[in-house]
Amino acid sequence: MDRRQQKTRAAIFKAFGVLLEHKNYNNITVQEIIDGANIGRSTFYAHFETKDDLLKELCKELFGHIINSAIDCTHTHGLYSDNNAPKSVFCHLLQHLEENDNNILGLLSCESSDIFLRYFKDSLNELIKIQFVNQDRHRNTMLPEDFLVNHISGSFVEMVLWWIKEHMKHSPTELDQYFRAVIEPIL
Amino acid sequence: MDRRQQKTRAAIFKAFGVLLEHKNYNNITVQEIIDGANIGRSTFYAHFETKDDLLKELCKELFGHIINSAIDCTHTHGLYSDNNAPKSVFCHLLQHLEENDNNILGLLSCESSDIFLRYFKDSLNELIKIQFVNQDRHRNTMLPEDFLVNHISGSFVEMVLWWIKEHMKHSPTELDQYFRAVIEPIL
DNA sequence: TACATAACGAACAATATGTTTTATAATAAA
DNA sequence: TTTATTATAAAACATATTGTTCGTTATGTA
Repeated sequence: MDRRQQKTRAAIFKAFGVLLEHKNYNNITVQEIIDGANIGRSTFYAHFETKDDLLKELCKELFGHIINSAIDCTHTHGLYSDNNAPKSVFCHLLQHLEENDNNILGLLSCESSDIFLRYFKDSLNELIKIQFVNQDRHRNTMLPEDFLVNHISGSFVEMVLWWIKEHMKHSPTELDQYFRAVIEPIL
Repeated sequence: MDRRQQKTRAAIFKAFGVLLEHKNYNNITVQEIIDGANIGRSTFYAHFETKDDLLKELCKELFGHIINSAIDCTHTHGLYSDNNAPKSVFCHLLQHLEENDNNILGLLSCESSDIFLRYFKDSLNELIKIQFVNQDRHRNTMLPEDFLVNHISGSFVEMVLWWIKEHMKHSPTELDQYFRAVIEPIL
């Protein structure tokens, strides 16, 4: 990829992120992004079709990165015992979040965080589904698998949302404990 | 309230709802709402400051109604035994949803459902918090109360989201069972 | 009936959108 | 280094949306 393209793309993402810290997504204009990134109007439209398109691409980059790292984590460490596998992935994710890779926390705590959280949940859903398939563990057979997968990813995302709302007073380890406490009894 | 105002307000809500069934919230223009409601431009702005304002008012009406009915439900039936109180409220809510009061399901299943679900969750959070306070039951003391409240309301909303995504194949009773299965073990 | 007020409709400035064109500058490949 | 390629800039453009204003008409209320 052309160095110029990389720079422009990065500048747009950066400006978009800065704007999101102070303004609602809906109220951010393409013009503001252009001004913030200090680029020409036509340049923006050479990169992204619309503001929604920009949002989608940003989500792809952000969560693609964090989810891939989670997948690698399970691969690198090989197979865990049935009881530990899913926990580790969540703790790993929480630590990643706390490190604030790519200012992901800024986006998850902005006024328009819903958009990002929803995307995050969809990514998580895939991850957990794979985990379930890979380890044909004995689990609660009262509940449909897709309900369970949805419940786990949903609960995780809602917990992150709560964590952020409470100004991240808790450590990843604490959160991991809480999460185990509400998920393990039902598996 | 003047009958004219009532009619106009209803026409705007109706038109807005119809538009939401086919278009994303972001891409709906005030002009379209005006045309759909068949009212004058200045009339719209006499009722709502912005499109966001309209959204907020719609949420207030919708969820105010359903949540109040849930609160009444707990009052009318008096106090339940410690074990049954929260369940009943959720089942009641699910039945209300299935009855599709005010086409609430249309809004919860539209492309912009996130907005409504988030508002729904906030309302639920209040409801559950009150439930917890009213019945100083013996509960899991390993978890902070606000974490637990958030987990319950979050899980419920995520379940509804899943239910809708799966085209509402399950009955309220089934959902209530699933929900009990994932919540009761942790209380 | 008479008063109050809601709705209408037209016009308005200001702003945002997405496209097009031409010129310039940076990059990659030879 | 030279050349061909390609990204960017800048300006102009038609179009659309927004939110406001104001005089008129219609409707509801007391």
